[in-house]
Amino acid sequence: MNLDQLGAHIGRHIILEPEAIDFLSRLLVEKTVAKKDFILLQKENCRHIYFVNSGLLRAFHLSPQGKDSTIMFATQDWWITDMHCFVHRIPAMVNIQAVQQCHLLCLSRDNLELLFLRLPQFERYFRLLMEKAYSREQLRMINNLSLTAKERYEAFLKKYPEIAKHVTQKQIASYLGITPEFLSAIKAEKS
Amino acid sequence: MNLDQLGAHIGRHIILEPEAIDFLSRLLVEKTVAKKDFILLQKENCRHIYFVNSGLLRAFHLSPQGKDSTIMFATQDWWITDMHCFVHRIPAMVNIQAVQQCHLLCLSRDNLELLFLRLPQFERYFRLLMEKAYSREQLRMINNLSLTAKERYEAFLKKYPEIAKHVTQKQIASYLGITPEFLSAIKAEKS
DNA sequence: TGTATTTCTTAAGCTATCTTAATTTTTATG
DNA sequence: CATAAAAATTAAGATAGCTTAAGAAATACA
Repeated sequence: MNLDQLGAHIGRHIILEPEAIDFLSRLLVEKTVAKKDFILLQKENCRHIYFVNSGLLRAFHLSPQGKDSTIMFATQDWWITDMHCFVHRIPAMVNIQAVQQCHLLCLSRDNLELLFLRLPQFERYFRLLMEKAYSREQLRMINNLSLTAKERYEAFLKKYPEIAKHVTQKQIASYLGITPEFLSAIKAEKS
Repeated sequence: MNLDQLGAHIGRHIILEPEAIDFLSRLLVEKTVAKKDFILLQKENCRHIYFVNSGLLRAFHLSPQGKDSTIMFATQDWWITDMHCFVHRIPAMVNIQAVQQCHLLCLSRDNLELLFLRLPQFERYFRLLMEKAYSREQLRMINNLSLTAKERYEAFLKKYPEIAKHVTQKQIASYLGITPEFLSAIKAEKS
């Protein structure tokens, strides 16, 4: 199992003894998923959280009317799950699909709890992750409430230039909360 | 200092020895704020996080064009700050204002770090809080992207009936991302 | 490499939501 | 209690963003 990425990521947040990585490695399952594969489907029980070693995934909600809303993209060094469902143990509200082939490390909720019990310093690591995730969402909410579609598009390109390169405009539009046709119109405008 | 509320809240998340509460109490500052008082202003340095003993606050962003966007309301047992600024040590993006008179417990970033060093079980408490905050924001984002204004309004009333009773429609509209006039029109519609 | 599929673009007409402004109702304050 | 200030309502006209549909471009895959 390749823990270089994850080990380095954790090491950027907490001090890590080699035995800790060793214990952690026994709780993880390596997983390769092909482009377009799903690692979570709406209404399923969401029991896992995934660390992205490489590749790119998209989490999106499909409304009863079939509207596609992108909740997040996850690329190298991100953790991804349906956090609301993972935490509250309710059926998933989002689908998570590979945009490209991905190498993932998969951690079950039970194993995460074992990790916290055995190595409490991981509480700090996940606290820091959750703080960042929360503050990122808060910032996104401010943008969504206060900016026009065009401004949100420009902010997205600036914040996630690498992701923008690898996803379709349809997917970007779905992240911004607009239709792909309207995004196309925005791009066509003279700035 | 009245720690009943906070003590009970923490106790619902982690096991708490009396000495822990005692140590914590020395890191907190009690604060009473009158209706309309601000505990944070946009562009200020955001050094504190507040626990709400009683009362109700509103965090909102003012755009350069003067558009008011409500980021969150906080009532009894909530923690509130500008998490993005608090975490990233950048100037605040939101104002936090008392909607009613509030009794708060104020914790500085430095004291929070002391708390984590001295009583690492608080890492778990804050991890759980941040998980919930993140998943709440994720759910709000799904709603904002996939629902109409009317549906968002109904979801808000259902999720936060007590808050809805105590804030103005202007403030609810600002939370929903619509104008007060349009909220008024929505309410006037025959359901 | 050719064909099917998906994505992107363009454009016309439509709808949700906004803006402005005037009026009424509610709330705050001297 | 009276008056001022803020909030809520209503309505008309404006616009951002949507829908539909068709063609062009890019991508996937046989």
